Amino acid sequence: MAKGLSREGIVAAALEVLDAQGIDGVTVRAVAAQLGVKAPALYYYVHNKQDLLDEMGTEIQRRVVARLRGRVATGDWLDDLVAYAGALRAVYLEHRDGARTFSGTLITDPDVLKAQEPWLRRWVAAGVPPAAVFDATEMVTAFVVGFVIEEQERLQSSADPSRYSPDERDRRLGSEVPFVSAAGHARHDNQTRFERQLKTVIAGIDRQLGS
Amino acid sequence: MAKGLSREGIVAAALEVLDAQGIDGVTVRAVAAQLGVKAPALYYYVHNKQDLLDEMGTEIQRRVVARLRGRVATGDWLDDLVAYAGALRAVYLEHRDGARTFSGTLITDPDVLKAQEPWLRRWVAAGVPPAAVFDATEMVTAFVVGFVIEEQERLQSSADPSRYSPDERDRRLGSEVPFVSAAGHARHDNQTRFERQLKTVIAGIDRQLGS
DNA sequence: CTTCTTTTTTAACTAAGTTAAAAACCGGTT
DNA sequence: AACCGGTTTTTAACTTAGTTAAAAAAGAAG
Repeated sequence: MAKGLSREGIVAAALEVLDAQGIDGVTVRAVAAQLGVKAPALYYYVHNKQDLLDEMGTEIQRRVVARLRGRVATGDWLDDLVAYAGALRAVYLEHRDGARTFSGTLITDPDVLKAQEPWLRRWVAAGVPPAAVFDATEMVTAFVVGFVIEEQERLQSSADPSRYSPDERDRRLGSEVPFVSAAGHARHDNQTRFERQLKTVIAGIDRQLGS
Repeated sequence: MAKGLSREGIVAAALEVLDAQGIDGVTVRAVAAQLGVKAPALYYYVHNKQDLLDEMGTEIQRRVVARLRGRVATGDWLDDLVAYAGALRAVYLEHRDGARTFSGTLITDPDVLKAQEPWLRRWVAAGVPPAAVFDATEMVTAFVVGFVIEEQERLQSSADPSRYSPDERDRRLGSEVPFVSAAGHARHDNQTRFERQLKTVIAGIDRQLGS
C-alpha cells in the first residue's frame, strides 16, 4: 500500500499486524511500516493508540453483525442466539488474541447497537419478556468471551510448549491427581466442545423460560 | 516497606499498584517505588515483567482456592459450582481489570490444580460422569470470566463517563431503537444479575444431566 | 578487619507513544 | 510556468518503560 492513507486503511493494517505478530506486535511504528509510512503519519488520522484500538474493536463488531446479516431465521429465537454465539466466536478466532483484545468493547458503536434492534424486536414480539432477552444475550456473550479467551490462550501457547501442553502439565502435577490430569486430556475438538457447551447454556435459558 | 525484598512482597506490591493505578500503571518502576527501591532491584527476584504478571495471576488463583477451602459442602455438586463461580468473581472484583488481566491464566500452578482434585473426586463419586464435570467447570469459568470482564469494563469507565453511561449512550443511539435502549437501562444490580444468570447456566447443566 | 556472597543502585541502551516543526505534495490561480 | 494555500508526511526529538551490566553497598563468616 503506497500513500493515500485513511482511517480504514490504518485499521486494516493494524489487524494484519495483529494477526502476524500478536497484540504485542501492534505498535504504531509497525502499523505504519505495514503501510509504507513513518509512524507520526498515522496521528493525522488517529488521535492516539487507544483510538486505533477502539476503532479496531468497532471493526470487529461490524464483522459480527455482517456475519449475521443475510442469515435466514428459523423463527426460533434460541436458534438466533446460537447463530450469534457462533458468529462472535468465529470473528474472535480470526485474529490472534481476538477475544482478549476485543471483549468488553462490544457496546460502543451506535450502528452496531442499532443492528441488534430487529432481533430484539422479533424476540419480544414472539412473546419473550424483554428482561429475559437481555439476560440471554448477556449470558451468551459472556460465555463466548470466556470460552474463546481460554481457547486462544491455549492456541498461542503452542508456540511456548512448556505451558499448557498436557504432557508437560502431567509431569508437574505428579500422579496423585487422576481426575485433574484426565481433565487436561479430555479437551478434544474445540468446535465440538463449543457447540456442546453452548447447547447447555441455551438449555438453561430455555428452561428458565419455562418452556 | 523498607528493604528485605522477596518475590511475595513484590507480587503484593504489584497488586497494590494494580488496584491504585489500573493495569497500565503496573510498571516495574512503579512497583519498585511502592517498595521504596529502584527498578532493577526487582530483577534479582523476578526474571522479567511477564514473570511478575504470571506470579500475580498465580496469587489470584491461590486466593480463589483459599476462599473455597473451609466452606461446608452441601453435598450437591451444583452448589459447589455456584460457590466456585462466586469465589472466582469475588477475587476478580478485588482488583482493577482483574478478570481481563488474570483470565486464561487459571491453569498453571500445580498446587492450585491439585486443589481441584477433591472436588472432582467428590463429584465423580456422586455419580456424575467425568466428562460432564469437566464441561461444567469450564462453562462456569467461561461465564464468570466473560461476565466480570464486562462488569469491570463498565465500572472503570465511570471515570470516563462519555462511554457506557446510559444517557450518553441514548443520545448517540437516537430514539428509533427502544429495545436496545431499554437494554442499556435494565442493568440494575450486578450481584443480583450475576446470581440470576449463573442460576440459568447451572440450570442448563442440571438439565443436560437429565435430572 | 578482611573476604566472599548477596542484594541494591547507577548508568545506560533500546523500543515505543507522542508532539512540534519542517518538508513535501497537490490543486487551483495568475 | 511559477506561485499559493491547504493537506499530508517526514524529521527530529522528548518521555516513559523494560531491561542489562557493572559498580557500590550491605551482610555474614572466618
